[in-house]
Amino acid sequence: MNSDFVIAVHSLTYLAHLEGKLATSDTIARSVSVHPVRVRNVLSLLRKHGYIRSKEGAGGGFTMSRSPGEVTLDELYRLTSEGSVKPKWPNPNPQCVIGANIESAMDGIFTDAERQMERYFERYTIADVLNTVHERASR
Amino acid sequence: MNSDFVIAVHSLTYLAHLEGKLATSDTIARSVSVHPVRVRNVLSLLRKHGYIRSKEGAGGGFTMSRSPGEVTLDELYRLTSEGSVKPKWPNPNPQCVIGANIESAMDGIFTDAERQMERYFERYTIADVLNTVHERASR
DNA sequence: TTTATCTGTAATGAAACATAATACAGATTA
DNA sequence: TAATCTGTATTATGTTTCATTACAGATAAA
Repeated sequence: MNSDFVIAVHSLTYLAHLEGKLATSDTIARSVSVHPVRVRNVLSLLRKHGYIRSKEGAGGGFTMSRSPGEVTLDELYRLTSEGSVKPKWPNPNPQCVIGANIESAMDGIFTDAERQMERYFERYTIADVLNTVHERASR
Repeated sequence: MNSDFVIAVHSLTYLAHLEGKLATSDTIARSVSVHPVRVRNVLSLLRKHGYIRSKEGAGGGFTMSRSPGEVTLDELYRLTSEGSVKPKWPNPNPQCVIGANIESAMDGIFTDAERQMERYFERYTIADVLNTVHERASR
């Protein structure tokens, strides 16, 4: 699994928490503990898909453009990490009965595994994550 | 996901196909298209957990010691790739409400995601994979 | 009993990948 | 006009994965 997924979820949760106020890539990066450029790159992707708006220049930053309750982790997974369930491995030997056919066999299994995981991530929204964070914070 | 999982599945499928005959790490490696030492390392793990038997020396090799229909992919996943669903990422900032609590929140989500994937892999046995391979071979 | 062939495993090297860091153009505000 | 941001390309650095080398120990066959 790509850690961009985690950065995307964290950033959106952060923005949801701010309820419309702008946050700079620097502020978000400090919360996530990664380099600001990396945050900008991930958020750039989210912007292109309409999840956030960005404002350049002094006093600029990022803000959510969708309701946190409507953004599922599934969407973010597909955006950042699609195909990550299936590991990479060399093409097996096509001259061998097993080698020639196991790849497509395993492919089907991995594809279904990923599909199921996506369905699992559909259950969670950014609002859910934010709620969980708040619950844990108030203990 | 660790590609050792794929090597384990491929190797066992190969051995199941041989129905008791010995195969060397070299032969298996040629089918999988990886280095023989890597095959030996993965099979060494499988041996320690009772899935196969190995015989050293000239004329030696590997053979299955369990019925292919009883070995589920789930067991092999856990043996080779447990924990691979959750990506690695730096510890978020503990001074931030979000940073301090999102890790454990996401942790729970990833743990459940993995548990579900394991349950999915329980559906498939090495015999199933071998059958699929044979089906595809006879088209 | 010697030689060839295997496994078992450690250790080193190379390639691939992920991430950080640097740099700078363009936008925006004050 | 200076300061502050995003956007993005490019270049390092670090990490992980994988292949390779090396060699001890086991076994079979000549």
